[in-house]
Formats: sequence, C-alpha cells, structure tokens
Amino acid sequence: MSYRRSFLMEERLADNRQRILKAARALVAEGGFNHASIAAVAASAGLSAGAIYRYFPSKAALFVEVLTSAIDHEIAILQDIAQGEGNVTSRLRGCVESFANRALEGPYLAYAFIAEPAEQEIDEARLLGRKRFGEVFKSLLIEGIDAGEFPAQSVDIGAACIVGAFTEALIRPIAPRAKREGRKELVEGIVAFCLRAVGANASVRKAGRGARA
Amino acid sequence: MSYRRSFLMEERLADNRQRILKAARALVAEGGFNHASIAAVAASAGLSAGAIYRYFPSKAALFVEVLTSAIDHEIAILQDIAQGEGNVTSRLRGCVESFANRALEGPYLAYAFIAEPAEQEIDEARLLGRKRFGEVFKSLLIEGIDAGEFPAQSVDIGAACIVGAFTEALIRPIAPRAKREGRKELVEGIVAFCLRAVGANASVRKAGRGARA
DNA sequence: CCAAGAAGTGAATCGGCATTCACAAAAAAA
DNA sequence: TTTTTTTGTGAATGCCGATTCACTTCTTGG
Repeated sequence: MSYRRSFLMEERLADNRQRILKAARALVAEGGFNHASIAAVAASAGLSAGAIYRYFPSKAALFVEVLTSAIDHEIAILQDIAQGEGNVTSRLRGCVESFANRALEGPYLAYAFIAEPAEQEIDEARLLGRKRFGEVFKSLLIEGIDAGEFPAQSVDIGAACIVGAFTEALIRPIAPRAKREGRKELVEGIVAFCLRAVGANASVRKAGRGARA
Repeated sequence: MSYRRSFLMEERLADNRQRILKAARALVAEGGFNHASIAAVAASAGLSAGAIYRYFPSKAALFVEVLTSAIDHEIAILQDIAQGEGNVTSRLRGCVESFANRALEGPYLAYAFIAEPAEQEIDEARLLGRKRFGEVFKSLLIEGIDAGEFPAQSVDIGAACIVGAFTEALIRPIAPRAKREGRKELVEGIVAFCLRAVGANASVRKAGRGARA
C-alpha cells in the first residue's frame, strides 16, 4: 500500500467539497439555476470543471444536495418553532411568518427553491421538500384540532394548502424582482389567510386584523 | 402576380395549424413537455419537423400558445361561474370545485400546466396564467366583502393564496400518478379550506344562520 | 402545359453544456 | 529520489434536440 490519505489531505478534500456546495448555493442565490453551470461553480470554488466530478457524480446530484441541505435547515427552523412554547395558533403563526420572512430575505434563492424550472431530479427533491414542509404543518394541525383550537378538518389537505398558499403568495413578488415595500403587510396577509383557513380565528381571536383591499 | 392563396388553401393551412396545436396539447397531456419534441409534434400532426416552423417561430412560441389557449378556456369557465347566480360564497365554491375537478380529469395536462418545469418563456406564460386565475378570485373576494359575506381582508394576497392552495393540494396526487379514489374528498377538502380561509363560513352558514353576524 | 411562387421535406447543422479523458501536479510510501 | 496512487486540469467529446436550408412537390394564374 503506497498511498493513504493523510489527515490534512482529508481535510482539504472536505473543505473543497464544502466550497463547491457553497459556491453553487451562492450562484443560485444570485441568478437562479441558469447562472449556475458547472463551469461557473468550479471557477467560483477555485477548481476546474473536471474536479467537480471527483466530489459529485453529476450536476443534478450536486444541486439536489444544495437544495436538500437548504431545506433541511429551513425545516429545522420550522420544527423549532412548531415545537416551541405557546398555543398551537401562535406557533402556526410563527412558522408561516418565519418562513415568509426568510424567503423574502433571499428572494432569488427562495424562487429557485420554490419555483424555478429545473431538471427532473432537482424538481423531485423540491417536491419532497414541499412534502416535508407540509408534514410540519400537518402535525401542527393535528395538535390544534386535538387541543380544540381548530375545528375538525382534513389535515393532509390543509397542510398542502397552507404550503401552497404562502408559497404562491410569496412567489409573485419574488420572481422577477421584489419590491421591498409592503413586506410586512404581505407577511401579515399571508398569516391571516392561513389562520382563518385553519379555523384558528374562530376560537382564538387576537386583535382586529386585516386591512381590506 | 401568379400565386394567391385560394380559399381552400387558406383553409388547409389553418387546419394544419390547428392540428399542430392539437397534437402538441395531446402529447403534453400524455407525457408532459418532455414527450413533446418538435419531431414528435410534427409526426403526430402528419407534417415534417421543418413545416412546424412555417406556423410557429419557435418551439417556445408553439407551447406558449398551447398553454395560453388552454388557460383562456379555463378562465372562461371560471368567469362564467364567478358571474353566475347565487351568493358569492357559493360561486366561489363553484369555481374552486370546477377547477379542481377539471384538473383531476386530465392529470398530466394539469400537472404540465401548473407545475412541470419547462423553459423560461413557457414558465412566464404559466405565471401569467396564475395571475389571471388570481384575478377571478380577487374580484369574487371584493364582491364578497362588499356584500358582507366575507370579512375585510387583503384581496390580492387572498387571491394568490387561494390559487396556491388548491394548486398545491392538487399537484401532490397528480404529479406521479393519481389515485382516483378519494377524489371527492379531496375536492371537498380544498373547497372547505378555501371557504374558511376567506372567512365565508363565519358569516354565511350553509343553511340558516343569518348572514352578517 | 408552363412559369412562378408557396408549402413541405428531412437530413445536416448548430449551440450549449455536462461529462470525460489524456495528461500534469502533488502526496504518500519506499 | 523513485515509484505509486490520488487529485487537479481544461480542452475535447458527446449528446440532444431545436432550427435551418437546399431541395422537392404542390398550387395558382396564365
């Protein structure tokens, strides 16, 4: 045996891998998937195109990992809120608010992750991500119904609808270029919609909300 | 001048154009945009690939037209319901129901039109379609608020959320392969979600209970 | 029937990009 | 240092399907 990876080497490799992922994420964030060709990622990571393939079997795999890890992160945040303090209604509110705010923070990234057309494999990962988001809301719904905060309802459908609702409402302002103005209202509007949809307002009224057109 | 299109010729051309559109629609319906290469469309329309370009400047243009005309049709149906008889709540219900049912009828087509990744131009058309769907709901919301059937709320956001909600709820069962079972429940669930979201149930209970709190 | 112009053909071209590969540089063992 | 193996390079390759184009076939008007 005449070669074994030294510790330092191992570290360097891991670091390269990270740098590739980071570069890919950054490129997507600044210009969507179009912007993120293998060549561009390589350049931005300080490697050659060929080298990428020592770390990822294909472009799709690379971006699936980018997407997935971003979603993991997002899910963790949501879960944290969902399992936190307070009644279900306020936690649900927190989740929607947080997601919306974070999405509006990095518009292009969010667009890419929510809606930008991309190849099949990436899209599958996206679909899966949506399902996972849905699951967070689903358990919140179940809990809320059990606690008597929400009326009985189909939780699977409700969860999907919630994800769809804020996603869609978020995309319009995001897709081309966002206007920063009205952000607070947007988030509030989305939250209000979701809470009403779930039947939360009926039993837990907070304060007069809703601006009218 | 030694050539002028006869009436018959004109008809044939128009017919070809229609056949191309129809073939394209059919191919999308049966296998998504992937399935619908120019070659395939041409073959299915009984023409050569090159001929397509006498009728459409590009593949994108062709499919944008396919998409747009399908959306036009859908919008017309919705508008019909939206401007029909009855109180706003029941018309809203009708719109959502109708859309959902029709989407579940032709799963692949709906998927392609709602969510399948495709090139930029097509996606823009899709986004525009969503906006147009949103507008139908927006005016319904305005009417409902004015009529006192719905509480005050942000109608732009609400409209977007409605579109997003049923769209998302529809896609999950559609995308891979739909189960026919549970369809009625699915549609009912979506409708219920939207009506609650809009605050319809609060003031207009299906039977009895005077409107306007 | 003929000439002129239009429509239709389909194989060749083209463009864009991921992926590969022959080779070079670097690292570990000897 | 030499050998062996791994990592890195970047130009060349491969692929795929839209688009083009030189050519054929059809239509029309004379």
